[in-house]
Amino acid sequence: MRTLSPRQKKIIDFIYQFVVDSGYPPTVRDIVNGCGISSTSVVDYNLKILEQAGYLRRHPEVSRGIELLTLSPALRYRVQVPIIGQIAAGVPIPVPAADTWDATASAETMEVTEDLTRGKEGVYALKVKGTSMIDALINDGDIILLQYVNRVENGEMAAVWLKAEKEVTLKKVFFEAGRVRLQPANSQMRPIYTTPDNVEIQGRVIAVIRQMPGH
Amino acid sequence: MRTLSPRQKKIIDFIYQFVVDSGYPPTVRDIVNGCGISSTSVVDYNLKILEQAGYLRRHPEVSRGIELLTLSPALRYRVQVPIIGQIAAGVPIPVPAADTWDATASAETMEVTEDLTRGKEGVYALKVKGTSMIDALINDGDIILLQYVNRVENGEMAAVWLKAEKEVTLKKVFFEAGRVRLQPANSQMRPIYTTPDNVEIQGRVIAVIRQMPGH
DNA sequence: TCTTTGCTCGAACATCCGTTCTATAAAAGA
DNA sequence: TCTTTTATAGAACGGATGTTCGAGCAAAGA
Repeated sequence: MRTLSPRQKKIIDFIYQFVVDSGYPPTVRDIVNGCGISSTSVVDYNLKILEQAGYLRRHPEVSRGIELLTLSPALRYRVQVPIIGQIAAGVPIPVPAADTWDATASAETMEVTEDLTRGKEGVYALKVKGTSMIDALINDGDIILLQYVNRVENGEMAAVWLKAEKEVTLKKVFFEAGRVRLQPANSQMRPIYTTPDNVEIQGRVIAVIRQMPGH
Repeated sequence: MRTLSPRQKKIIDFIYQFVVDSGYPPTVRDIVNGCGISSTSVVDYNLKILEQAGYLRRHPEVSRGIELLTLSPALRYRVQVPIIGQIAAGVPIPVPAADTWDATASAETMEVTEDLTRGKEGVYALKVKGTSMIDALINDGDIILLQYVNRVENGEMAAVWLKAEKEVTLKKVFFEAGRVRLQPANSQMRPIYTTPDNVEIQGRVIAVIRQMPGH
């Protein structure tokens, strides 16, 4: 794929700004005026290229039928994240059941903007019970956004089940030679070392949300 | 104001669904077909009522110029919070200037759902710089949502400027007889006591958002 | 040099679409 | 009963709008 011409970049920027300002997409002639182009056919020509390149979708014969696919976070839709349970020190975190994936089916949901989940699949939320995760700078009542994965990259924050200790903990995980280093988010605290077969990754921590009580 | 007729409810629901599905608003004739109405003038008639009632905004002479103001829960209640600066230990937090209130004017904004701000006015965000607020379970890089107030209720978490120490700190504030108790969020840590004239409330902490670095 | 390709321009066409006008009818008020 | 209000319906006007066509032009390739 070729790189976009300045004119095409300008068209995309204009469409985005127009949608934000107006609440509906521009017409071809709006783009003509907004981008200083002298003919509608030029816009049509470039829109076809942009559609081909995957930047937008056009709906034929439909006025203002331009759908921006690469929207800025400000316009992306929000995500309903199901709060499927709690997370505490001595209990494995609940495994998301198939029916709780549908946010509407879950008892409680949390609504977040998509720039938090960054479009990830399989994101769910847990409510923190107790103060056992203070070393991860996570307090009682905080809400943790997790992605359901079994493996994480080095340095990522994960919900880790320690089999021997029968304990779940939130740490940055580093797989090192023959051992696993679990590093608290609080840099003032010491890491924990354990064996690879003692750790079970239960999810990747996407975000932490702490809401202060009451008005 | 009268209650909406079933037909008007249906029109609003249809417009919402149409926007979600298509990415652009419907035409009057789309509504005619989608709601089983037999004339465009009926739609126009009801749209005028709905605009009068504040449910939507119409842009005259503009095709698909319907802007839904009271969107369904999935699209409603989204707030752009301006990120007006940073918060660090030794620096007073920046005072929101008049021109930064407008989220679009601010350099950087953060989008949150309204259940976080709970409809509060004057909410802005600060990015935490440094690890000086670890005792408040707040880490470097976290984002703090603050409400611009000069006074807080007992027990509320606030951004406090300690004049003598020339330091800003985040603590639960308790006004007691002749003194002020500043209680860290981390219940394992000891409170700080100071005099009332040494504290300056700079804002009420609404929420803390921590986003894990990238994927 | 001739051809091809990428891009732009102006004009025109057929349809789309917001708006308005008139008419009808049921319900409410006087 | 007569009038007003509310709601719906059909039709038409005129401008808006997506699309297409023919043409020009500069750069690249053969």
